[in-house]
Amino acid sequence: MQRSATIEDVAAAAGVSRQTVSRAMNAMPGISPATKAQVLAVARSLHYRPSRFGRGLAKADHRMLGLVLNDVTNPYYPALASAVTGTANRAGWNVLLADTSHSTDREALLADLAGQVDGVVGYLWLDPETQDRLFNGIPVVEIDPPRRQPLHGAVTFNLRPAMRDLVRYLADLGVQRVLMIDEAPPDGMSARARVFASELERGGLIFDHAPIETGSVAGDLAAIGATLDAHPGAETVLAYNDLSALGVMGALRDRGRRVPADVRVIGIDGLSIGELITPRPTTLAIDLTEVGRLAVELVLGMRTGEIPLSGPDARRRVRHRLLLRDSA
Amino acid sequence: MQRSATIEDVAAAAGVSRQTVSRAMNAMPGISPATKAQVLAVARSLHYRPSRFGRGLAKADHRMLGLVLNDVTNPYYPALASAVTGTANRAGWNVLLADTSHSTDREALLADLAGQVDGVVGYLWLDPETQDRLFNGIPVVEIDPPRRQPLHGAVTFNLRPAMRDLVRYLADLGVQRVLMIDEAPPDGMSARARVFASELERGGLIFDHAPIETGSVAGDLAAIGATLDAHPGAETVLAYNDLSALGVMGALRDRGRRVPADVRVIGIDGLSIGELITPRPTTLAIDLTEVGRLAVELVLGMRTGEIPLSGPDARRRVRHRLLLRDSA
DNA sequence: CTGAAAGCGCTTACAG
DNA sequence: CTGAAAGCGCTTACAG
Repeated sequence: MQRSATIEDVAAAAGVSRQTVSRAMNAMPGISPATKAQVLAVARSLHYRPSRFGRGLAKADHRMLGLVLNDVTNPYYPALASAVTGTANRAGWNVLLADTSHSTDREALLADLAGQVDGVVGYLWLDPETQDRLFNGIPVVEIDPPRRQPLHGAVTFNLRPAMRDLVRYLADLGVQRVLMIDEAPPDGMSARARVFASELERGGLIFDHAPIETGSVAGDLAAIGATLDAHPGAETVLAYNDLSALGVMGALRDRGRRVPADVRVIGIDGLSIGELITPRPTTLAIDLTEVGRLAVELVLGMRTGEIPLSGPDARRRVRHRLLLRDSA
Repeated sequence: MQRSATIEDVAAAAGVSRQTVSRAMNAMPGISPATKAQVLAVARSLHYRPSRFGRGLAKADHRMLGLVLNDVTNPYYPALASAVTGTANRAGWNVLLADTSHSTDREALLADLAGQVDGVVGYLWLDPETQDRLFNGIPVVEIDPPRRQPLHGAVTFNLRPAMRDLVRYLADLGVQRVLMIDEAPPDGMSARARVFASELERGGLIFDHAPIETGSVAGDLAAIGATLDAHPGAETVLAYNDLSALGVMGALRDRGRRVPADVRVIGIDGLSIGELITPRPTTLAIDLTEVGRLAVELVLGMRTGEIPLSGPDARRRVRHRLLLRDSA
């Protein structure tokens, strides 16, 4: 790994000063076309690439955004990543990606990330002390944070209105009870399930709750199948996300039951891949393009000082909405 | 945007030298526990975060990998991204993500990326002059490069053996002709289609080719539907990737045709989301975990000098394989 | 255990 | 149009 050329090397080889090399490399005014051409030729021949560290030290504004996701192979996250990178790039920011799903030491990965970036967006899922220690002083925007009072900035989700619309829609169809296949968090019921339960009750419907351990796709499928077998009478199923809704639809078909004729299935997320699937899953959709844009804009505003690093002004709220397609 | 604390500020506030601050921050030996604790407390209270530029300039090895993808909302890319970030993180590298699909100025985005990284992996799709100019001197590994002789390193795909297996499988089923719904590249037929055509011919089957303009999902769906209507007799369809295979399956169902009973459908890629879909698409699968791992390992080897920056030793080859599921 | 000095590779005023 | 000087914020030997 040979030492690479520096501005000094180029200056010496071209017989000019460092400053002139800098002018040529950065397309600055005040340099004759001839000198510029010669310097650029020399730079090229030496494989000269300006050091980002030298540059970063000498210049003021830095624009590296850390994006923390949990498992990019779940299409939910790429949809978000696409919005975040798009908005960030348009604002001149680079995006450093951390997928924490494969990491044996999540905290070490995030600590490393923290040292490389000027702002963070995504799913941190850290206890407050750790989060404060790692991201002490830089803009942080959590997405759908688990806490009611997020430590830093946040884009929070409002699932309730869509849940209410769903309950009304189902009630109009004559549905009397709904089985929710839920991921099993440590405390037994997800926040989504809690909202759904309260909205079902409000509408006078019965809530059946089936928490399953989630992990591998194969494991999820097995658990979903077992759950359906344990609830043979279920005619309406809400899955905890679109991916699990696909699993539910597949398991139902394996059991000879038609969707939506025999069983209605509803997902959560609103992934665009749903448009390609038959039947297209009805779902509670969140606009991830909007979510990503808002999150990045919060970071940018925090960076300039227009937006505080925490508190109510550092939050934005996005609603899910009921997206009726074919599966319910 | 207030100026943030530097090592000098911490040293002054703690009444020690910069060197001592450095020792405390980096958990180095040769510092008394008391001093260390005090320095860390001061650092914390000042929201001190060591500058990555200062650090980078003073230290030798840098580990930032650029990952260039075309559209992360196509699940193919996240599967690759997951493997790349996993392998890179394990080796102590950070990953800078560039999704070029939303970019109005792809070259500018890549030029910016080039200035931030110590190696590049992904889909560059640049003409040789531009590629050489942007990535002059750093390790570059293209994935499935369009050129026979890639300019830098590469992980190339070998689709032929799987195509041959597919043709044999279809021939055994009594299939006599296959319609390929192909993306339409500038020159009219994709590399995949060419391989397929030659293998079909070799097996004595007839090749029907239907290039479609690809772009938005909705646009693809419309084009796929129109193509199927134009080929009402098609009983076996190869789609140019798994996503388009889903589109084909949906369009067939809309037309009252069953898969695979009436029409067999085959995709390319082997996306794991296929496991969740009914019928599960038969496909020519590439192991993207392997691809990502090989690509990163090439960059690491190039970095240390064990692997040349270009030429045959800078290439790895990965085979697709026929993955029989339910749709054919 | 602690500190003074040198150096990493750039850019930004400032002179000429 | 060109260059000499200062400074950005760290770490790495080297003294003490």
